[in-house]
Amino acid sequence: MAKFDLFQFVPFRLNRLAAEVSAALSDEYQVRYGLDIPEWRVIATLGFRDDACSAQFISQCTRTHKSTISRAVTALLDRELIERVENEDDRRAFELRLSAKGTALYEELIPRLLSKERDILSCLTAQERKDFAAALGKIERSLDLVQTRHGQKAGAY
Amino acid sequence: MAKFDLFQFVPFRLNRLAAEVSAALSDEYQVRYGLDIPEWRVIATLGFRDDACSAQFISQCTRTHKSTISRAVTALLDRELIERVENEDDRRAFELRLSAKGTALYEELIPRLLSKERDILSCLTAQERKDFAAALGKIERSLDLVQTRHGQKAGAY
DNA sequence: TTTAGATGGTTGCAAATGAGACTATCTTAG
DNA sequence: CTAAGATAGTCTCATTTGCAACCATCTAAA
Repeated sequence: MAKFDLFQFVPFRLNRLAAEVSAALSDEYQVRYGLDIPEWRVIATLGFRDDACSAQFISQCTRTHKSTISRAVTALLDRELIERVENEDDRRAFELRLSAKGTALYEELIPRLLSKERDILSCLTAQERKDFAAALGKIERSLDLVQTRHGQKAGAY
Repeated sequence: MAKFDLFQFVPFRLNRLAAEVSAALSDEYQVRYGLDIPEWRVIATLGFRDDACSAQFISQCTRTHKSTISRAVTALLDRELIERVENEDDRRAFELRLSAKGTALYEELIPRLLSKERDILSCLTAQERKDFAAALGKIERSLDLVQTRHGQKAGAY
């Protein structure tokens, strides 16, 4: 049998790397702002989008279970970092958006995270970073992971 | 503020991709062989190495908490997929190795996983795969994630 | 309309996991 | 030799998270 090398095995490496990178970032959003990962994902999605969106949307585009998002939304409402208004068109769903307080947090946090990301990727040249991002994109697309700006999976078109 | 795009943010993408790739592989080791992720990591590490090794070693090189490894080892001993013998030199530690049954499982499983990995990476050209692996390696090294064949962190030398 | 099925969101429960205490053993400094 | 600290592994506890049942609402079809 061909010799198997766990440390060359891409799925394993991705898992380990993702865990390590998350840990490196958590100082910023966890220690400094008391956000856990699902909460940060909600904030990031709402801050990224100009218009309000539903919990369902956040769940889909971050690939996080809807119950996890639901709990994060509850916690963020309690902390008044986000606001929730009824949706006229569909009374099952709610429109979520950042509050002023949430926006302030978002705008303080983002530069810190981008700086961490730069640190982590600073071991690559500009070209290597570009190629790496492109490769990630290809794999994401082949796994049907990509979302458009309007929240539909690309494959759904 | 510069517009932040969650879907361009590498830490987020790594997390999402790692989760998705793991899910794609879990059919093989979970559904087919009833192994969870920590158990698979123990099997993979023991199968990869020619000589026996300790739980501590597995914990370090897979970056998995020692209590998680301990539970996986107990489960695998119960299923007789691995064997544990006392270490003459250090009676706190045990030497772990695959049993015949474990080796058989390993040799059946590995080609399936490698095939899945090939599927996932088949969206990249050979050169892109090589560059992607190299970039992963660089990031791993810069995060001090790399282990040598003898289980010490490279940075420890 | 009425009804069946789909969908948004919440919640209870169970499984998984990390933190850290704990025991036993090893190592090193005095 | 002894004591202090480090280390291997196990165990208990608390947290996290996914699953799935559930409710309310929406949609579509008869």
